[in-house]
Amino acid sequence: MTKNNPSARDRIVAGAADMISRRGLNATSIRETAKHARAPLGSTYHYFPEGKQQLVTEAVRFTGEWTARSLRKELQAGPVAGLRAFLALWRKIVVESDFRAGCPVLAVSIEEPPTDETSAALAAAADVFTTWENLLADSLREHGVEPDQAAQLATLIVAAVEGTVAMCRAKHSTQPLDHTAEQLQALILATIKG
Amino acid sequence: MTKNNPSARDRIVAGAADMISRRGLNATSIRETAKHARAPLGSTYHYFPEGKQQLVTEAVRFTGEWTARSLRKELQAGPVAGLRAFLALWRKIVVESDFRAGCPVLAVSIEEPPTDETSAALAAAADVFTTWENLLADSLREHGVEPDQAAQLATLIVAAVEGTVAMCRAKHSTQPLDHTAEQLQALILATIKG
DNA sequence: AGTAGAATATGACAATTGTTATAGCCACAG
DNA sequence: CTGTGGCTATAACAATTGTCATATTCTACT
Repeated sequence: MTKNNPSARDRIVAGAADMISRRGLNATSIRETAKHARAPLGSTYHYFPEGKQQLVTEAVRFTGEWTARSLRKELQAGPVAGLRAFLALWRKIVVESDFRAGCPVLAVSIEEPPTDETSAALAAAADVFTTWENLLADSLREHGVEPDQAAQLATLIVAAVEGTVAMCRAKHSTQPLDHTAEQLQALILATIKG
Repeated sequence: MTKNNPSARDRIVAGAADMISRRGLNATSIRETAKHARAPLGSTYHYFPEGKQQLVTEAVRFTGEWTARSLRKELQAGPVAGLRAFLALWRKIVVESDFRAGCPVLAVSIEEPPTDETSAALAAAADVFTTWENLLADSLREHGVEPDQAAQLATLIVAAVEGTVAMCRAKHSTQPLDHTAEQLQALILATIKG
């Protein structure tokens, strides 16, 4: 069998995503992710033979898919509902971690890989952002927004939410999220009706 | 004399800001910042007796003030001009670094300090964000925007730009910046006139 | 029961980290 | 000339890093 106990591997990935979202990419060590997932260090290199790069890449994809699932589901009730779910998702992470956790995809995006090679993790982060943008853009188009407008607005939403989460962490306050929520919601409504 | 050669100290701070903006907080070592600034390691601890925490805090403040100066100047020509300058500033950094550098303030915001103590660097990052927001909000108010609206929109602008810069790095493309620029500019114009 | 292969345990490797200590240099004051 | 103090050089420290190698346990199928 290739995977006897899938939950062990998954626990490592989810734990890595959580740790990256708190301490950043480089401060997240394989040893601590293993400890955090109650898995032995030896197992980590068994599950992820390509090492940290592979683990990080999977952690990014994991977060991306987990978020995309929620977004896809809530967008069925329209773009504003999708936005609200997106915001609520990150607000929950920020608040429940006492402003210590954020988005691991963002964290991976802003830490240059030590080597000059193109990083698989960075490419995964780009894919995740694009996926989120496309989900939002498609929903906007379904509600009558011009294709170009929809793509632009979708980018703005993703970027603003990511930036806002980081600002909340720095300020130890959810006020930035409140501000951004209000502005984005009004903007979506205006764009749909316009 | 307290400072014989001020440029040495300043070079270390500016270099630290640059390195943090590329590799993140934890991957930026004192040794390498010293090397990057052509300053000896011993000098770094001479100039920054409180160690890395102090150096990082000053790097954040340095970036904050440097950006605020540009913002303050360009905002004299109105909020849209200010936005354009703000975007151009970060676009330059992203493009000229070949998508390897971003905003050090954001980087510091998303890396939890190892200790549980409240980090001086994180507080500095919060201050910088607030400063930028206030500059934008004041300009919006001067152009007839309601105070609450102005604060909300200012938060959105800062958050969106920070998030967009990170997305550009992941995607190795300036398209996110183009999208965000278009949307934010239209939003400011609509808000002023509305 | 026996055995292949997955999973774990353990230890080592060179490299790098923040920080401190100690000694030396060099300019300028008296 | 003497020496005071800002700056530099160098070495060392314990801790941690990613990674690899090896040995051992466990699991599942024949």
